[in-house]
Amino acid sequence: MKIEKQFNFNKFEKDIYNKWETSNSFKAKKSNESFCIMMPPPNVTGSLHMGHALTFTIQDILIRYNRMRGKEVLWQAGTDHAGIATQMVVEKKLLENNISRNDLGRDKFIEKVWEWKKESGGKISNQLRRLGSSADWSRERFTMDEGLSKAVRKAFVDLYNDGIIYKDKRLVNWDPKLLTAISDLEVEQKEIEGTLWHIKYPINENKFLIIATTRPETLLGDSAVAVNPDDTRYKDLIGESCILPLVNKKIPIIADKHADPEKGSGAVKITPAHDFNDFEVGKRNNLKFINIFDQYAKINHNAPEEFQNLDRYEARKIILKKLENLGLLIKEEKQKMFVPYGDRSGVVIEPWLTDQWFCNAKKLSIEPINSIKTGKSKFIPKQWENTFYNWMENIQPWCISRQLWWGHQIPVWYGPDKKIFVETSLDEAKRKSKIFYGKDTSLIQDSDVLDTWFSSALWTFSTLDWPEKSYELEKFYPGNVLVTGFDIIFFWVARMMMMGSYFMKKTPFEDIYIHPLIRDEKGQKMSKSKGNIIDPLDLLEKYGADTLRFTLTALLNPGRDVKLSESRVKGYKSFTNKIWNASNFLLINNCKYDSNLDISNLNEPLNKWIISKLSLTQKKIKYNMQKYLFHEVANDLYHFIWHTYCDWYVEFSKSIFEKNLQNSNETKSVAAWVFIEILKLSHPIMPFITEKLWEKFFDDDENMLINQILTDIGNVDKDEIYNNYFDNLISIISKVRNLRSEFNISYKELININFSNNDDKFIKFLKNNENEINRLLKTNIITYDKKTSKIDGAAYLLINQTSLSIPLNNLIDTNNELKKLNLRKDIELKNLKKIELKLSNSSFLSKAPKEVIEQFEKQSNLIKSSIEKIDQIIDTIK
RNA sequence: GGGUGCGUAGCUCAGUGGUAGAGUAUUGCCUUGACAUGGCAAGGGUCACAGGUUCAAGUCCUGUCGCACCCA
Repeated sequence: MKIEKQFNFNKFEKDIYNKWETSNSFKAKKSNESFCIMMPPPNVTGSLHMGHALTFTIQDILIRYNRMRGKEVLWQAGTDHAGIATQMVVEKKLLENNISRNDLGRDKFIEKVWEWKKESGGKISNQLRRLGSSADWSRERFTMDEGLSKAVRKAFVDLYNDGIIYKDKRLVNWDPKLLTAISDLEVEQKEIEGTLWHIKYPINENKFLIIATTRPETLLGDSAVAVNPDDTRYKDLIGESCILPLVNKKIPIIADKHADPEKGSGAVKITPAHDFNDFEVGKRNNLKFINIFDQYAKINHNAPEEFQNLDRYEARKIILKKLENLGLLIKEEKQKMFVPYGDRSGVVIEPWLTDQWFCNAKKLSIEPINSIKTGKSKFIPKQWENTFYNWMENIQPWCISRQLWWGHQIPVWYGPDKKIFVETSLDEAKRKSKIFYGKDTSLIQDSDVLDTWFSSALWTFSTLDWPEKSYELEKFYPGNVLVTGFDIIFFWVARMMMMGSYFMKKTPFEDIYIHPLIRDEKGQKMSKSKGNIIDPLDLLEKYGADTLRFTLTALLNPGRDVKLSESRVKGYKSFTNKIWNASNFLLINNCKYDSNLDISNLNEPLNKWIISKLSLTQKKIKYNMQKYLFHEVANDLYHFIWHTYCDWYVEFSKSIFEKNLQNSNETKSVAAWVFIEILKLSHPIMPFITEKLWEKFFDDDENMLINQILTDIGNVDKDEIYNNYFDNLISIISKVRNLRSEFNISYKELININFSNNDDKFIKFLKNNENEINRLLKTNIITYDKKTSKIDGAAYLLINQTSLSIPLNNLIDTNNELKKLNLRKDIELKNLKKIELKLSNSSFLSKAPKEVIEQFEKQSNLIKSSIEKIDQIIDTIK
């Protein structure tokens, strides 16, 4: 047999994945209990980044784990059409050939987008496959699919008929580059160093008001100046008017609580059509709404002619210059301020007055809030509930229309008289209009499309064929857990809960697991501009999917961001390699899986010991999986595989194999049996290597690891005493190794050991394990005594009531040994004193729980007997 | 300004009121028959600070300082 010293992941990953997929292993298999995760649909324009790698690793772990628990598992995959992003990508491509989307026209352009989607839209799905994602790709959905589009139209119509969706003229966040409205959430508030200009607004020839503004160009749209009603300085002026500079018209001085007497002069200009606060002031005071910008944020015909067609910043410059010339600009000061930027376009967002479609989010938020409050859905970690409440309880109307071409065109048709028909199809609208007008009438569809998040909000049921009542909808709604990052709670989680509660009358998932963000090793957000991006595709190439997945899992502490550096990934590659080589050991020693092995009826203590450690590990992993403590699961596996199975079990088993003892066969079976369990337990985190190694034990395509059921071996510690004995033996071996290292005794030099312990059974156990002791400690003669005996030039050790004398010719100074023993005694005495102090404290004895007191008493006895033993050794050797 | 989280070994972080832990880095030794991506061992702590509750506090409470993020 050819032994490969490394797991050559590049060679195997693809084949293994194909085997899984072509064997339909990702499809749900009928079972009473279902388990469903709705994959957060990545942008169809997207490419795998670290955040994806993390979130999909977690989901795949949960999916594979629950599949191996025998559940009917659906991981619903898909992508979203990403309105703005996709439109931008395709427009950019067209521009390379000097074609604009307007050259093509709407229908042709959309055709081009579909062409692009067909070519490049599957990229992210294939990258997810490389990561090992075991989603049911046969059910892959796209938010622009016909089925999902139908769901979108139905949802819109229902919500409209219920009065939740409505058309309104309001201020929206207008992106003057992309020429569309965007939602509050797509606006990023950035702190910049701005300027506050103080400007005189004349009242008459002698009097004036001073207002301060960061946006002087908007004064062209001012329709009032406001002062606080309680501000005594301006009491007399309320109801008067002042003259708006440059425009030279009278505007009223009004009283409104929005004016803050503490800020600036206390008087504030009101531009109701270009500021969210002023909009409210305008409504309260019946002011004029003067829109002075066109869609490109250039000054329009509502402003004096001299300013028309100027860009907003050009206009600012000119206006300031003119004010200065007029002596009206009296001061400018630097000031930190927040400015809204579009997160896609990067330009400053303009509050702009337009007709848009809105969704009454307030009304939809009631049920979701309720379902969190009553625990029908819960956030993990729990603290995110606060974030959720905070936003939901202050929710604003959701602007759902976008002035784009790519997306779900709003299912609203207008008659010639602007009569509105809201229907799920053109045919239906025509039918209704015929009834209304009494004849066929030409209708024009609303040209806007819906916010991409509107369709994403329906994802948990639209992908399950809603409004059809399919088997899947019945079985998999609501889903068990939603896995996502906190940055998406508002965008998506909250909105899915709104729509799920409204249409399905049930919250769409039980658990909402919020995972942390991935940062670089210094804790900084990864970003292109900082140049600190770690590309998961690079890591997959260099280290393989299993190592990347295990690294991410191991670093995944709840409530703390993941700081990733390549050196961590490198470190965990050793672990993958370790597993690979453990399998080599088994194959070399001809350890085969024996389905008839009865692990509850074993002879060899070593085998009983490893089974009991395995059982403990299984229990821990089960508990930690349920609690979403993935880093603990990784830690449990790492520790068991490396530091229990490889470091001790395999090492001990070598002496059994070497001697070819009678128990060799049992040990070979158990070694393989435990390793198979290791493969099963590790599979959800490291699917490729475990599947590959599984093949080495079971060469059977029908019987892949991915389809195995995890079993609990339950409690097997019938011989608990052996477990303590083995733990003791391990301590003894470690201490003697320590001694060797301390005195720099080469392993080529054999040592003699004399053990003494009152416990005959333990002595017998040591005798039975002489081979192991010899192999690991390189001994010559081993002797046993009831009591420590004096040996010239010996070192003395005490390990859990077993004392060891080890003669080390010429190396040991008896006085020095005595010194060390006394030092050890001092430490023990100190510990004893601490514990005795507790045990003599009457309030401790009366108030502490019985078990705790017993534990300390036991401790105290152990220390006492250790001290006795040390005294005994000291007496013997001095 | 409001909110949330975090301060534990050089670094990254676990820690469930009951003797302070892991990984990694560092240092020393080892080509040993699964693995040098390995093995064996060593050093390294004012649990941010100050109070309080408790028989007992890294852990619970209050405050202070520092850092990060979210919202306005």
